[in-house]
Amino acid sequence: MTENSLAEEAQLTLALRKAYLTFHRRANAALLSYGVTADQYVVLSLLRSQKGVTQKWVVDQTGSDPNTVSRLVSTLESKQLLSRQRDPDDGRAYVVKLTSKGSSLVRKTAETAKQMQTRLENLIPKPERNKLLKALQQIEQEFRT
Amino acid sequence: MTENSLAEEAQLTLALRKAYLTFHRRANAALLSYGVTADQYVVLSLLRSQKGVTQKWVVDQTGSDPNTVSRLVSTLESKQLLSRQRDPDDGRAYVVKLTSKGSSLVRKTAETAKQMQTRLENLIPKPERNKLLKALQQIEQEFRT
DNA sequence: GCCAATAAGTACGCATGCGTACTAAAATAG
DNA sequence: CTATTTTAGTACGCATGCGTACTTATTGGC
Repeated sequence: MTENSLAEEAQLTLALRKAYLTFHRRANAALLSYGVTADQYVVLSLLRSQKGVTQKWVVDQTGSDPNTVSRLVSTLESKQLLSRQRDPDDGRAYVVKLTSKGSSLVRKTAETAKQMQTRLENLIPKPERNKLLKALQQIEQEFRT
Repeated sequence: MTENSLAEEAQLTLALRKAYLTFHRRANAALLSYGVTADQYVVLSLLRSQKGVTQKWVVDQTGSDPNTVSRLVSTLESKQLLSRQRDPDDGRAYVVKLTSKGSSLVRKTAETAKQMQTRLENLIPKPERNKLLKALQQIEQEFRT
């Protein structure tokens, strides 16, 4: 087909890259008016319906590294969207949870975020969608340290 | 299933995020010893088998924004991995192409990069793989400005 | 109980993502 | 042909990604 076998193999990785970057850019734009970035929203929305979790848990859920989560949590704390206190069961860890202000923001942004997600889901019909989800999860599994 | 419908809808976006970040992290680590980042490699590999393209073309291919490509190209130029000169047909544009040093580096890294890509591809059997590719391309299409 | 190995989190530095605002050149309307 | 609009690329600033090196607390081997 193409004159370039390397490019053909790169298709999937390039497509993954472009899909993520493009979606992320849009998500950022959509959330901008609420005063949070897409990445900040990811953290906040994960804390929804959690009574209190460690940063390590956030690291696992988001796929970011501990450093990034540390900075993100710090930012969100200074915005008073979440609170952080030492884990009584583990002196190294912190327990983070949404403040009322944080919960409120998540509720307010829920509609916007849901629209983005629904728009993404509607691109792929139901049975295929599950396969896409599985494939992405496999990729994460495979390359996780 | 879960007590949280929002989390369920977020699954796909979270999976996309984690798949990309995790793969990207690994790719970076694999290319580190060659002195280039994964993103730098993406640009260089795209220039392979191109006689000369504009930065706009690189923007379209990578999914990054013009700003990022500008900086990336500048970095690669200072590393003498690519050359940049004004497009004779368009005084606004630049024509970028690999230098011999750049071509050499792409050749040297080809094996490593290919291994990463093959490892990704092997996760998903052939017919499913094409659907995954299509789905990712659809996502990019849908959210592209 | 003690000590080495692990684990949670942070500080720092550099690369990238990208919005905004800008310059200069090309395309288009009239 | 001129004026407006669009387009290629850049400068700047801030948020994120993440490797490395570090501190402090926990765990596991003995």
